[in-house]
Amino acid sequence: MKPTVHDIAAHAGVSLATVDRVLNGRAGVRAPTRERVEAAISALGFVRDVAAANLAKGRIYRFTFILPANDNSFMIGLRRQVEEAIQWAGRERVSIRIVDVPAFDDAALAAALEQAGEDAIDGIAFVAVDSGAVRDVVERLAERGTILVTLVSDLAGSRRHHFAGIDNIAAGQTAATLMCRFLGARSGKILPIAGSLQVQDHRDRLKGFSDHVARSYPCRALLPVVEGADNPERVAALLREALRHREDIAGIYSFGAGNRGLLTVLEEGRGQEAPVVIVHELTEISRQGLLGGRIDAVLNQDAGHEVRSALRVLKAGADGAALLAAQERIRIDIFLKENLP
Amino acid sequence: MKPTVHDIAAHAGVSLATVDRVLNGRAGVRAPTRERVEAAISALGFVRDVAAANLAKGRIYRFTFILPANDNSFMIGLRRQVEEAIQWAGRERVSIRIVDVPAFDDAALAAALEQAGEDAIDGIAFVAVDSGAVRDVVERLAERGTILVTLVSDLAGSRRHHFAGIDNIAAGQTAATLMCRFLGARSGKILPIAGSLQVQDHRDRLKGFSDHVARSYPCRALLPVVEGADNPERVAALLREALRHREDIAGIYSFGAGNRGLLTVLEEGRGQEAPVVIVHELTEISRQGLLGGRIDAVLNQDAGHEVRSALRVLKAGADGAALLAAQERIRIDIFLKENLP
DNA sequence: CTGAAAGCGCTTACAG
DNA sequence: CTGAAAGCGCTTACAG
Repeated sequence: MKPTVHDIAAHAGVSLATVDRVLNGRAGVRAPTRERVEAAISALGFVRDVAAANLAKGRIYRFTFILPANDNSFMIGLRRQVEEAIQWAGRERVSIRIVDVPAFDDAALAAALEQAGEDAIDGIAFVAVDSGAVRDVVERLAERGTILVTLVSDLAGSRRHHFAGIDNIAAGQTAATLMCRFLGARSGKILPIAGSLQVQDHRDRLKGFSDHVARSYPCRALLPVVEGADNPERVAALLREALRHREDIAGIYSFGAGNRGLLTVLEEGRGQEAPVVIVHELTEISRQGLLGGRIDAVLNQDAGHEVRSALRVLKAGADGAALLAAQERIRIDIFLKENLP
Repeated sequence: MKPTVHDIAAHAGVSLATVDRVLNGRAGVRAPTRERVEAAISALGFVRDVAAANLAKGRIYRFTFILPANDNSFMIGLRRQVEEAIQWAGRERVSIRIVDVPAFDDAALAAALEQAGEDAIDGIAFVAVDSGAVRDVVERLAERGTILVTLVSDLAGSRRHHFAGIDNIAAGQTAATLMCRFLGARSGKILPIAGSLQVQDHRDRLKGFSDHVARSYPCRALLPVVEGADNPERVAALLREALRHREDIAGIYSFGAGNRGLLTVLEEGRGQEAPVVIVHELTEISRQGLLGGRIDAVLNQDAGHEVRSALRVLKAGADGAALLAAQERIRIDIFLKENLP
């Protein structure tokens, strides 16, 4: 049988309370006593039953997810994943609260972080927007021991404990390789469509893409990037405009949201050979595009994985436990029509 | 506060023991009493604390993983994942045993299943080999309530509860699309290299690949498949032979193990344009091949995901709980040099 | 058919 | 600085 606190107490000749003090590193135990207990722990190979400890403590993990009130499919999906986690969490002594903030609003995010910090909770997951105000709060909360996890969009160089998201530079490079290999010998240029270059993710994707094309496929030219503001109508307008002015668009790399607009325009067709199209995030729209053959590949980050990973990291952080880095790495999924989940 | 069994007992005017009987569906409760308890449960919105229940019961989940004693990197990795899970399992009241069987030996597998079944355990995960004997044992164990999960290789049409693995037909189709798109206008044929066509996985991959090429890229010809027996030396010999006899090999799809042999031959170079190479399973070898540019894409199933998913399914099955199908679907990963984890 | 009491492994006031 | 006792939410013999 696995040893319990009783075995340790007996072996060390002390009471349960003392074993508990040593186990939890609480003060008020004389060094020799502490050593006897520690000796017993390692002699018997004791490992504490965390479930039992949590039961006794009435421990409830309190986490807050700060999510942008953004209406694109990806963010809606992310939110749904958090909501699903809330269901599950109820049975597992973890309580999750969702706090909404306007999208891309750093002041609002800073305020929300501040507020969440007031609530004396164990940890916060949030979609980062980079600014001095946000960095200040993060610094202060980290100092106070709150576990902070960035979700989808990182705040590199800050004291957040972990980033649950993908490497967007690598994602851009991946898109570049796929695009250029799919284009093969075909001539023509590539049109990059961003959501907003104010956001780190999009900047990274563009950088990864442009650099990789320049380095590995130097003959392939890129058109100037356009910003669709994650808005289908705007994306459609920009794309129509671009296609009217240029006959030589052979590829489109859309790395923001608003792909409904993209598909609308693509479906208008124009007699010419269809461009190679690569977009980000698997949504109902991009899935349809893939199945219908208008989209050639979708790069994806799995919102479910991100949320569950963030929760594991938050919990491990709250317990002061280590975590398997390999298990928490979020993959850059490549989906073709054939390997759609 | 969340209601506990005490609240239910008080509300229904019965003792804890009776609440427990109803909660666990045990016999010996008069219908009216049972109904009072059930009313209390739904009135208070009670959900049982599984951790506390397991503590009280001293419940330990007992699972057995039956793994082929196969020395290829993928199987070694799979085994390592199970071993890692064993570490974690100790703290979570689950006990996992690994049982080895010779690879591709259905009689041995049937015997191992039989034996594991004797041990009165909760569930078994196993890499299936298809045969009547295996199907018989599976049928019998399922009948007796043992939870059975196939791992990596399925036993379709049997009474196993779940398959933790990928859709290999879809994997073959995915390889076909990537191969033909990467080849583009380049002429030449594709050489398929199997491990063994005795195994369902490999047959499925070949079928998915061949059918998809025939359907979507009808001008592209396939050479007859060769079987490398998952053995690097044999793969190397077969490939050298093929390259000597044919000058027109433009693509290689290797969907078994033994890719060390493949890389050795590719590195010999031969002045001609290098073929497009797609292989299965991300291992140290295939990673090197990808980074070195000899391999163009790796299709992968994540052994860690498969093992952890199998465990979740086994546990849920043992608890009679439902599971999120979406969360348990194993992805067909596509790795290029750029999105390598 | 139903209940009182002890116990799972750990923690927490409270005394001393 | 240390310990005896009660309790977390649930289950299990044992009595009746």
